[in-house]
Amino acid sequence: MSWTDERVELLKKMWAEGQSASQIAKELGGVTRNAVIGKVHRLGLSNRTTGAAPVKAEAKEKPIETPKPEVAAKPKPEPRPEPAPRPAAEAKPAAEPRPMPPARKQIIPAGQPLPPQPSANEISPEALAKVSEVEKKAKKLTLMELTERTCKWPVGDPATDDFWFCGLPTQAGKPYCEAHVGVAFQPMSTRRDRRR
DNA sequence: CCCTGATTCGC
DNA sequence: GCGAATCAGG
Repeated sequence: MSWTDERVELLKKMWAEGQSASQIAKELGGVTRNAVIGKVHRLGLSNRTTGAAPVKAEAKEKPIETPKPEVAAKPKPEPRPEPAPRPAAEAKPAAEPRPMPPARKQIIPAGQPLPPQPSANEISPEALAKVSEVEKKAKKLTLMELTERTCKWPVGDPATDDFWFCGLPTQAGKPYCEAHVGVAFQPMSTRRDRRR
């Protein structure tokens, strides 16, 4: 595979979106993340992230430095021509405040809230808020891009174009990332006040 | 161990 | 220019 214009474009796009090199590599196919990173550097679009601290300190072997007894008034260690750090895509109000994981449609006809249920389901508002927030940082992977350790929480409508999986790293052998685990499993709680 | 990006250097 | 190997973290 070679870096055709299209491939480079996709690379730029995804990189700008904050996708990781490995994800971009998978998407492109035929290249490794190293190739992607290499290309990114060659293209000159490397450092992302607003407050990137370029001062990495390179203690390489440099017994002799460029003998340039010139210029030393203003080193200017802060060269950041990056005015817009986050494009922020589009502002989606909140079409689906509750994704509901393994899809549990309301079995209840209507009218009743749904309190008389053994599976007391009251997800803390915190957890929900966390999920909403995490969705912004989600990797938005496609079905094929999911791995054993990427969050498999679905977002959006599968029948729509904007359907994707969270993709953030799973917390620990679980199928979801931390935030989504929070709302996915929580059956054994809530009714803590047994014996009453 | 999983993952990141950064750099080097032979091709 | 390319990218595997390597490095340096999280």
